[in-house]
Amino acid sequence: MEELCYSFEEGGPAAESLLWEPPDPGAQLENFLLECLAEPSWPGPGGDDLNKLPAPPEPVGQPRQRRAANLRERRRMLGLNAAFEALRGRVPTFPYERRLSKIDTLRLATAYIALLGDILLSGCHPQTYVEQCLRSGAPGRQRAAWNTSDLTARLSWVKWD
DNA sequence: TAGGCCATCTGGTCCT
DNA sequence: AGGACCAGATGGCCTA
Repeated sequence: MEELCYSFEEGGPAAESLLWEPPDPGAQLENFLLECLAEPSWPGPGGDDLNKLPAPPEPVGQPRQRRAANLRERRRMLGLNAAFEALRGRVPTFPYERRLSKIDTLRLATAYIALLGDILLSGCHPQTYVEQCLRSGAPGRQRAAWNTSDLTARLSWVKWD
């Protein structure tokens, strides 16, 4: 698990270096499809800057079906990444936080969904419920499924209204 | 420099 | 047959 707790005190990482600007998944997909129609240069695999992901040049002699399958696979993965971006935008994060990895996004989302379910069942105001749980634990439970340090650390930054 | 994360390629499997 | 999905392999980038 990636380091999830960041120090915002003096001496910690600069806030600008932690600030993550979410890309626009729709624009990425559109750019990708436009690039596929053009004949771009290919920087090679690796890296996570999706803006540098034009279609690769077609290797001489590579079967047409294999090229088409590669293209479909890249397009599919772009769709998958767009879904991850959307999910990242829905889970609670610190004001200045690195971009969540895919695995952290899934774990955090799982815990967050469990929390929201508990809040619905409780009928309480979300903030009241969370504060009570953080003080004395979830009512009637040993330990709520969502009560992980990853999520609870971020809950203090959630605006419930 | 090692480890984490990620994009891409590739071959296999399943479905329409 | 062709497309969607999946998992393994590979290599690049970044950070501690």
